Amino acid sequence: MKEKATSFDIAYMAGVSQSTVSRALRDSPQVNKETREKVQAIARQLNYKVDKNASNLRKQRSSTLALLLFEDPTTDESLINPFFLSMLGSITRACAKSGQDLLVSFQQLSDDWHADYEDSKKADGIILLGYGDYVDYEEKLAKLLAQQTHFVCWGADVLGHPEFTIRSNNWQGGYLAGEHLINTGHRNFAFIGNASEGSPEFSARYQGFIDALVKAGIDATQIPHFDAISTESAGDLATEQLLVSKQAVDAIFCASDLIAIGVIRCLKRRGIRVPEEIAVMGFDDIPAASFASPGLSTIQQDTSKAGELLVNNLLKLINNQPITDTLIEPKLVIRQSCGAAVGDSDAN
Amino acid sequence: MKEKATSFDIAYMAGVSQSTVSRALRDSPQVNKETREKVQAIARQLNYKVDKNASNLRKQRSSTLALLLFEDPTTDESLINPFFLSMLGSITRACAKSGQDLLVSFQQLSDDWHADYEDSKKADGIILLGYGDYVDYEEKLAKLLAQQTHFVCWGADVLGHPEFTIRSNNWQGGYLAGEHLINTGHRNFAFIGNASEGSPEFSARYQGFIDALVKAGIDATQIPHFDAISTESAGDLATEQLLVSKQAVDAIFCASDLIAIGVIRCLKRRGIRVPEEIAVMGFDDIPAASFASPGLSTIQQDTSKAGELLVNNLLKLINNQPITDTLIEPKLVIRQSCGAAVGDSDAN
DNA sequence: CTGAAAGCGCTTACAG
DNA sequence: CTGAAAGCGCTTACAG
Repeated sequence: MKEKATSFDIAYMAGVSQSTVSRALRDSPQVNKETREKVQAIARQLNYKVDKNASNLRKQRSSTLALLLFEDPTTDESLINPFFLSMLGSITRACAKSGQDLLVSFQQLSDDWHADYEDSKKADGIILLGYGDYVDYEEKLAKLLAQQTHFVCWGADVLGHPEFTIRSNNWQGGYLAGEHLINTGHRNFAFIGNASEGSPEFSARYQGFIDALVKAGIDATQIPHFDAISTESAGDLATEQLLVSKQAVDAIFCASDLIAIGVIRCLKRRGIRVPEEIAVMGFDDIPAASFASPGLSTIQQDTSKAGELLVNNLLKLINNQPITDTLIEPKLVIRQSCGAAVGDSDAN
Repeated sequence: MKEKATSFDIAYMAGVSQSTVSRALRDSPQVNKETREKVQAIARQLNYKVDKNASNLRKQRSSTLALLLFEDPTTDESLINPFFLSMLGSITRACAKSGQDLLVSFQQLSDDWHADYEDSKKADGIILLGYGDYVDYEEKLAKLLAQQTHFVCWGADVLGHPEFTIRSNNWQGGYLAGEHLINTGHRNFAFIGNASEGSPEFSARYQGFIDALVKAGIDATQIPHFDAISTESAGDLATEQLLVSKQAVDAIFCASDLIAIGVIRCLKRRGIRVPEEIAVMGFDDIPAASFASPGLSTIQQDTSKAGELLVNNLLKLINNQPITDTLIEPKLVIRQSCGAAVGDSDAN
């Protein structure tokens, strides 16, 4: 029993041809019920499993999706952004649900990954996940496009192919954040996070935020803005800069929860009370947001839906089906870091 | 250029046989340098990639490892234990380093996963990761054993095959925790976490802890002990029970960080100051441990080393090499949740 | 409903 | 150093 059984072994035992075994195992309706059951029984008994390599080779299909996670090279080697970790979880679940296997790989932006997975037939398509400066991506995405690789990505713009991108309605999220900060009685705002063109997601959050302020009649031309990549320490550092600048601020909207946690840490260290003196609002709703003290009010991105959309849309791409749904609506999550609402209402 | 090139296309273009192409592409030394370079140049130009399905089928090797993550069915669907998430990260990295692909899958303990990945030739071996009640595993592990599947697992005992398991020295970790709690001036201890035989890891931590107390001359027969699975809410609940029991306690050792975070939350809600009135010690050193307030002192498990060991040992198993190294030494991480050390020393 | 045959794209003895 | 050939274990027209 050391040797694995093949479909020929089963055919021999069942007294049928190997092609019939193959059909029976795939529940083909053109196989006699009796024959099918006999074959399947023997297969079970022999603990037979179809050789994926052989069947993939023959079918020219792998039923496998590849997930490429880009790490911001600036962050700590060992830490993965918790938001992506949670995406990973939902993608894995979505794959299982659609009968796909999932190949996972981390990549530095510098790696030469383009066109590896699908070209080597290891996967039928690729899911790209990554924060950071999207400008660096463009070249790689263009190559994938040129090679007609099937792929979808989170957040990043694919020129000429908006349907390849799945993302949260970041503008809407920023808007909700602005509203909440206003509803909790704040008037002097700051924004922490990169809002350059290299960070389209953060920019959209910023814009939504500003638009909410403007809508409320606040002069948004003077909002202090400090850059930070999505890490605790960047948020901490940016807050130091903000404090040094001596601007009157009673509320900070952060482009991500990780930044917000760093902001809170800095504020606490400086003896500034959150939310009494300065309110802090995050974005993402990572698990740590609820562990933070005070609990971080934030904008939740529905990672579970995101994972499903990523997987399902990629599958549609592979099967030449049209893609329609690519936007995910964010949700306001109110905890303690922005203080009590004065006439606030939960979105949705 | 829609059709993918095969080794025959390259052979034709290079004016050599297909076998020579195959050899040249794998840097075989028996191929003339000139020929090899010509072939490789053409392959690059055509963006050729070896078809993994074909080569795996022929070689009967997939260069792929499968990671099976068991979820405790009792915990929230959408959340994965952050400790395992960090393991996932280091395993992925270790795989990349050894040129292996990684197939990731979540499993409920109830799923019928045994023998799927290797039998279907999708992976050469399996890495099992999971907390929870190991008694439930036994049957499955026995089956894997019977089918001669290559596998390693984290923490769980494999009867008769200790070399299949990689784990932290949990006893040592518990001992370090006990020492630290004593060194920070505490005398009345409690333990929160399952320490039954179904949780060998937690049990070992508990035992190390008790041994440290005994060593310090403390009567450890009366240590209150409350069960909790590894979640925040279980820790919170167990703390309520502890408080209701009215036992005099000034330090709680928790079997995991997640439990500890729940304990701290409960204590805070009850107006009990940490660490002034009750010190709290965790185990794992998940990212949230440093986000907690106060910062959680804990026992760090070296996930990066764990991931490497898991991957490397599995590879050894696959290649019939002996396995020697399976234990990982834990490390004390001092933050604020146990108060100031009076003559404490960092382990290692 | 079933079988014989071709072929997916490689790797690797075997022969030269 | 190179080539012709076999074969890994399937799936799927094709024929009956």
